[in-house]
Amino acid sequence: MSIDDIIAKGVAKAVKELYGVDTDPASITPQTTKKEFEGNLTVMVFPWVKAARKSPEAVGKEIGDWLVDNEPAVASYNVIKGFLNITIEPAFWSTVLEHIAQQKDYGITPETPESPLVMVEYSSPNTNKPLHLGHVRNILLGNSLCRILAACGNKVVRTNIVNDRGIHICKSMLAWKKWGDGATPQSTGKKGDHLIGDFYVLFDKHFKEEVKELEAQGMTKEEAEAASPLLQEARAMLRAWEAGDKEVRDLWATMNRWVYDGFDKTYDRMGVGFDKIYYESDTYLEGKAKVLEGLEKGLMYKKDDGSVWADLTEQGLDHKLLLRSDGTSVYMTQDIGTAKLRYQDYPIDKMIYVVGNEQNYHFQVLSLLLDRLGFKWGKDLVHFSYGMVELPEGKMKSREGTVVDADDLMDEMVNTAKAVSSELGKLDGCDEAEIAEITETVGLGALKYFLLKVDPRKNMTFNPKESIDFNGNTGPFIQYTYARIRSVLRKAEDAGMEIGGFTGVKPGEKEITLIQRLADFPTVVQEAGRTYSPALIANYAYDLVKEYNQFYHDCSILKEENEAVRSMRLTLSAVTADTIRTAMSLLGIKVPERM
RNA sequence: GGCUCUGUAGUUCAACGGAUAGAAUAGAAGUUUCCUAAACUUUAGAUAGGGGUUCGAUUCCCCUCGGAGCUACCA
Repeated sequence: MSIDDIIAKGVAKAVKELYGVDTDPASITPQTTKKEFEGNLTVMVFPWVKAARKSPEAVGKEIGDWLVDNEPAVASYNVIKGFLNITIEPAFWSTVLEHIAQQKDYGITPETPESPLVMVEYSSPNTNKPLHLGHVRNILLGNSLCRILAACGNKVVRTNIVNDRGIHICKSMLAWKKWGDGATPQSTGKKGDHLIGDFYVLFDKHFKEEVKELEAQGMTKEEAEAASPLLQEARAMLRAWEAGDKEVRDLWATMNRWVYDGFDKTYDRMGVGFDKIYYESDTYLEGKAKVLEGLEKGLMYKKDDGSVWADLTEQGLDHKLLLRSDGTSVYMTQDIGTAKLRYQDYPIDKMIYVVGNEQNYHFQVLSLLLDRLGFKWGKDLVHFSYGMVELPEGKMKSREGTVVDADDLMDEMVNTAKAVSSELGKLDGCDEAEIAEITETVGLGALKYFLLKVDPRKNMTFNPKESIDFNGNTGPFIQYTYARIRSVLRKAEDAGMEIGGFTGVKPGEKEITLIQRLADFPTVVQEAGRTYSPALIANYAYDLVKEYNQFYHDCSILKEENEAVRSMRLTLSAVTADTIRTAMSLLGIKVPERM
């Protein structure tokens, strides 16, 4: 039982005995006492002031007295306004620390057979261009979310829906056929996704030229775009694809394979993966079937032109198209189909979609439709909606070439990490392999932490040039602290110093603040799991590191002469290092043993 | 127009309705007697504006102003 629980229960009991009021201990959440005040934990007494018919100060005093008399962990207290500041018996904290040190996976709740199964969809790329900065935020959030949910005792299935069909793929295919000269990733040395992306750009370039020429012949822009032979050809290709034309399908399969190989490299480097990948080419027909089924049951309706719609006006929304008049499916239909397949494959209790906030409306509609179609998790599906990543110059626009490519970005981060590290002499004495490992860890750590520490819902600004900072609330700073602690522990081990076995030792003020912070960790993980917030973990890790740095600066660890005290400080260091590592792993960030 | 999100130091981010709104960074001034100075200490600076709800509001409600997104037989 945590110290928070002990105090909450104690206060609830005190209130019951003193004022006869029943209070749920869970509703009492003691907070860490602010630095300016004396004490470790603070409870607000305002809720009971009315029942007690006394001033907040008097109520605080009565509860405080009761705790000192009846709760052994409470040493003393003080009351300021309505705030009851409780000081815990110092020796109690060393017990807490030992308890933490003994736990193998501190803060992690293991899954049980009864754990709910949560499916998380993230990444969800198109196959016509490489991943960019926007995807990076999506992927990092999704990956971290999966790790946090798993740490909270859920069964997690990581999934990805690949948009592998449609006019955009045909554009790349057509460009490749016309101007590709049989280029392959092997022959060009390019990553497959970049190669295909280049052809997509090439198509657009020729298409624009064509439109310009037609405009010069007197057409309006709209007319020219519609009349463009290139676009006509691409559309014809899409029709051939839908008809199952072998040549088109083969080319499509080959080129998509290249793209997937490219994506896989990017995913690997980011340290993310999936348990199950769905492809829209497999799901869009399922969605159509499901919609027609709904039509039969009278859940949807058909217009005279043959298009199928859902009436959502009762839920305060609009009418939503589900099948076009030519019978083909739209985005929404495909998501319904994907949901159907997923439900067949897994006993899903909860579904989380990590998708940008521009699709808020889409998921509102999807939730209603899935519910109407009988998916038990449809109503409670979570759209984990995140804001856009903007550049200092403004929004990323693929047409204006201001898109930040994911692979380039990672390279740039790692290179910067290398430049800064070697300038500081951090890489002296390392061999090539060590340098590569450290700079990769630090560069990616900087990127990941930067994107994850921000509240996901908010739009954020990302400056690629200035984003690698090695000071302050950054990944490298946390990694550095971890590496330094490991270094201390290695020294201690070499000197044969004892870690653990200090029960009853009274920790000082700095130690207590740090222990208290560590004791918070499981609560923070649970909270992050409930609110789906990697940012919570990130900011916790930073606070912990800051706390440790202050502690570390104020005391001698290795030179401490009292063995029991030294042992406690070493244990504290070891536990802090472990907790940092766990927290960072929840964010999908590696920590280096030395840097 | 309608719907949704958002507005906090120069900048990037925090703050279950709680104490004097926290950090970081940029600025100013300092610290090498144990391990790595990528650290530590001190200092200055912000809730867009106006109402309301209450013991108490950055937080909840209303209005104004600013930013973003959605409002496709695109995905």
